[in-house]
Amino acid sequence: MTDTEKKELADLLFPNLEHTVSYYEEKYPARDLPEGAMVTRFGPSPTGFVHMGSLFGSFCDSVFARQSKGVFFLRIEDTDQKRSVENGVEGIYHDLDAFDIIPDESERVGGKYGPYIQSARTEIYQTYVKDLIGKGYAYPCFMTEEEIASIREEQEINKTKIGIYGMYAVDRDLSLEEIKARIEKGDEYVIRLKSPGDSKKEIEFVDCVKGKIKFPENDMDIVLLKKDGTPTYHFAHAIDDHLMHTTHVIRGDEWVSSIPLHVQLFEVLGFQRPEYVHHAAVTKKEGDIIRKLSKRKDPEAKVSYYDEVGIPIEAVKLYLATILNSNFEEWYLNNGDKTLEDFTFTFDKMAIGGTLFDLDKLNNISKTYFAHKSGKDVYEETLVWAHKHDPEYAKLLEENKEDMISFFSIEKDGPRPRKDISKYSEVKEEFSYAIDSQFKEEGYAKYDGDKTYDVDLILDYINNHLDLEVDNETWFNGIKDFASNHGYAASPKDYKNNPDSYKGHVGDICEAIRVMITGRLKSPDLFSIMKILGKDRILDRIEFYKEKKR
RNA sequence: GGCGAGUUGGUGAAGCGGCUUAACACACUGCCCUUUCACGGCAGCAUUCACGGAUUCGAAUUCCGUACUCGUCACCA
Repeated sequence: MTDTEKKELADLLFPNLEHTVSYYEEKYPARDLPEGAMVTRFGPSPTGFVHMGSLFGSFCDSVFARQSKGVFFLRIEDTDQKRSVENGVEGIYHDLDAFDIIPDESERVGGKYGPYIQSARTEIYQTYVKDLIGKGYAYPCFMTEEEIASIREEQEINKTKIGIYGMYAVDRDLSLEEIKARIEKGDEYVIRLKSPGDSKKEIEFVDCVKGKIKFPENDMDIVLLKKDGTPTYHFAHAIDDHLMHTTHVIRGDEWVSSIPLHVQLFEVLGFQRPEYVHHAAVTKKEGDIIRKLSKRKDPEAKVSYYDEVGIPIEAVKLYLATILNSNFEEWYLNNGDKTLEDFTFTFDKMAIGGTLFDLDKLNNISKTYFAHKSGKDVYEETLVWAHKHDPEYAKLLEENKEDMISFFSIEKDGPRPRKDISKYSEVKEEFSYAIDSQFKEEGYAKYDGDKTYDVDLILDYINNHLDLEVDNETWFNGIKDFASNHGYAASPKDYKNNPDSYKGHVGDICEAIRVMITGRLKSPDLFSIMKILGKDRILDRIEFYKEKKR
């Protein structure tokens, strides 16, 4: 085909395009950003809710853009109608909001490089395809699905590479007359790339995390525009990321095999190629099998899971940060006063292989998160969570606000705060002794020992010896005195050395009190609990114990 | 099957030719501290880096081969 024929073909196929390539090039000029600023994007298709894997991706996007003073934008990739799900776009915004991963530009907040939804960019794609046809880099292909399937079969039998390329790309050199005739006949067609590649040649490519990779050149005539005129992912990627001036394409490593294609696309289109950052998939071990986290099988793959079970978003982000950069965890441990925002993430500390999703570790991170929160913060955050997931408990929390804050504050001061809960949902059970009604209702169900305690002795102590106004040390000395006056050793060591000369030791007395007023063998600092409860409620609970255990 | 990547303990991993008889963290176990629990401290948990060969005075680290795992090969992204 001559150059004029190519032009004629282009006009024939796309007669009604309003603009030309240069119009768009001018409309979307280079971004005015400081040196080194990264422009990243998250490009989900609206298939429903965000998957942990994509959340991880968008987290990377936002982190790298933010720390380089660049731009992070959201582009909805909805070129495939079949994949779209009702409210899918809403779901994406919702989950991103929940994690406080907020794009600088999107269909919702706007931006100069929109539209940020691919279904609204059809004209743009077609304009560029038309240009490509005019230059002889693309052509209409009339092959039917059946024809393609039979080629595939043949290729499988011959054990040759599968796809439309070389001799299999039968429509690649159709004459203008033939094309015209088939269009007149009403034959449907797609637009394919006329690949200039040679699979015997090698290209070398440098990925930001995987490093150097060698590939054969692409020689596949992949489709650019589908029968319905919408672009394939590959083509849309090239056009959009060029026009939106993405500097770093951060995506899952299931895309690395498309690199030769993408490199070629940028070349053919005359675009400057962005950097690629292919991150490993978030995986899960099931028995001996390691697989990608699955939305269907794994509850933790759904972003909404964390809200449901009550793991704080911040904790999840901290966990994402630890899998994003292998050196983050140690840094964070050694810089207790710093936040995630203070850390500088790098590509070379990203995992190359898959990252196993470790719920144990997440739990631990979450525990530490709670430990560092003040009692007041724990109260407020738990209340918010309870309002949503356990309204009855929310009511209890509100009715007992002052007490609850005090209980949540026990052993929270000092450099090594108490660690006990990892989820909002655990608070109710963990602090069941804090609320009178809950305590009564529970009875002594949480007590798993079989001892009976000397109620009169404890009553004597509470009534005649307990002073709630002193500090912890004074109190403890007091209870030690009480112990030795009643035949108990003042310290467990004394008891251990001479078990026969004592009835027991202070610990036993503390244990008795603990069981009577909290209903369990394990609790935070006893004296702090007694102080919050006050003498009347302590006596009340001992009476309750008496009744229950009689 | 072609192409590409990966393979270090129960788990996540550090490691980039000698400082590694393999960091750190999670989990687990034991001890210590201690009124219980938690916290914290100490110790244990890979004599060895999938396997085989090569290069080197020296390899978890470089090269080659084998095995296994994963990804991809759509008018899906």
